[in-house]
Amino acid sequence: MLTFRKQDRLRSSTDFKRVYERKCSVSNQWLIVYGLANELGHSRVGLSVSRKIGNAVARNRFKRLYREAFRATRAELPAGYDLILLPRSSKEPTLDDVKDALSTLVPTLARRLTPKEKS
RNA sequence: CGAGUCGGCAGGACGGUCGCUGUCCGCAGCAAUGCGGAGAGAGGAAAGUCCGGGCUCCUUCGGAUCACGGUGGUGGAUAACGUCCACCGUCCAAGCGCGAUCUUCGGAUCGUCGCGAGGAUAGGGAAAGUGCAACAGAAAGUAUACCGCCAUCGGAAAGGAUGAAGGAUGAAGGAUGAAGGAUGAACAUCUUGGUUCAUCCUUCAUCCUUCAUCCUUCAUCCUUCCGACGGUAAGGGUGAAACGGCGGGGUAAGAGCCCACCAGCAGCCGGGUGACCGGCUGGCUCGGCAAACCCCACCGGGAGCAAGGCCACGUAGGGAAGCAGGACUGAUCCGAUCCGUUACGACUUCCGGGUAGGCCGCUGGAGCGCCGGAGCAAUUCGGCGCCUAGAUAAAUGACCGUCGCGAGGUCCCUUAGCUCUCCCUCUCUCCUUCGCGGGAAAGGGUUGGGGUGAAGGGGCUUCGGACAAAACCCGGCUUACACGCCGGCUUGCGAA
RNA sequence: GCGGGUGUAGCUCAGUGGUAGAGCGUCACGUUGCCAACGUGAAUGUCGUGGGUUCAAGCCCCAUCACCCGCU
Repeated sequence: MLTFRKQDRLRSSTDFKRVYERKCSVSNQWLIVYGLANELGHSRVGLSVSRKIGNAVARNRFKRLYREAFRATRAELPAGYDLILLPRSSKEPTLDDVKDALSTLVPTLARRLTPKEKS
């Protein structure tokens, strides 16, 4: 199912702190993705768009794009991670740009997280 | 049809698929929640946070004075406002009128002039006080006196005028004298003649008078210069601004010193609820800035939904202070003083520590729409109908279809106009005929057809669609804004 | 949500309503064999923007824009 509900989001300050303190991120020209493994069996996503990106309309636009992209691509992504998405520039991407970014960035992030924890 | 300006309206429509957040119903579940269905889901500014309220809490909220902050024409509207409406005053002002000057008679230019569409306006008080005004200027505010103008006094020397005296020169006249000459008369006679007198003429001298010119002295007046003491504010020039303006009288020169008109002030009368307006009378004159301090009037207790309340979790139920004194403590400005009232012992405040999860507040309201009444309007009253977001790392998104709007491209249609051609008809000329008629050529009109075709309409296609998103809720203000629409005023072109 | 501040030359900042300044930097000249330093001189401003008050505004008032800071 292509859904995206409250329990699929990072919502508390402690959750955000935990992910940032793992200090593991990947990025391309559109996105920066921070990541951390969790034990829930599904992924959660947090969005952080600062005021430097633009006014409220522009920031909402970014967040909706990220949500929609995650909703569309989550079936193909590895599950069981807490992710935080940040914009790289104030230029607005298209939906396909964000989808491509997610489908390439999240697997590399997962690879970088898993072997380290095993070793 | 277009331009400018001011104001207002509006801020795409319908539908499908996949998602998100509430509400209601049903089912499952102890519950959390899940599934299905129905229905709802950003704005005119939601923005900036510049004002005003509701609501909530604060033992200090009541009253007075002070401080601080705000507001400022009048009347009304409103829960309230710094908002809105109407009106008043002031300023700007297209245009019109009036007057003056010029004129090529078309008009142009000017104005202490009048009216004035429309626009702007934080617009109480400057005779309560303090203060400010660079530069320039004599002087920048109880006016002063630089230049100038004027009176008086004194001085200087020069000039002018007048008068007097004296002198000189010249001219004219008169008088006297002398000389000479002429004429006449008388006398004398020795004389080629003489003497005397009178008159006239000429010359000279002297004196007098008059006139002219010059010189000297004196007096008076005028002009010029200097000084003193005054008068004056008309003029000069500076400035953003100079103690009413303009004209006439008046004066030594001037001045509201006097007069008319205008502006301003005061009083009275009339109109208006009022700001204010109009008229009359009076005595004659008291600048600007208060978005400088200030004065006056009015308003304001403070904090803010992270207000505030409840539940769960959790910690060291730890420490300090306070309780009838107007104390102490504390702080995002809960100001100071005085008076009054009043709560508290299971309380209040602070330090330290803990938790930062959920629920309520939380969306039905100064609400929206329609109709009718009152009012110039803002607004208000009555009736009927409607329910219209409630998120919280923060919901309204993605994809698509049909239509609509704007701009561009392209094709088609209609028509004014232009042009070509043919038919018909009219006018005129020529030929023929007795004439009717016929023929040729030119010009005009009209209908049909072909071409072109401004503007308009339609089809297809491409692109575009702003500014900006609730965060307790309302009333305003301000600012941003694509394509549009409507109205007031001014103006340009065209047509009637 | 509540409150405060700043904006002036390329940079850092002064600036009683009356001609916009200082330091550093820039440029030119001098000095030097050359450079630095030094000396002399010069240029440089929509005072964030738009209105208003005033004779006159960088300064006063209003609105607005951008940036910074504090509290909860």
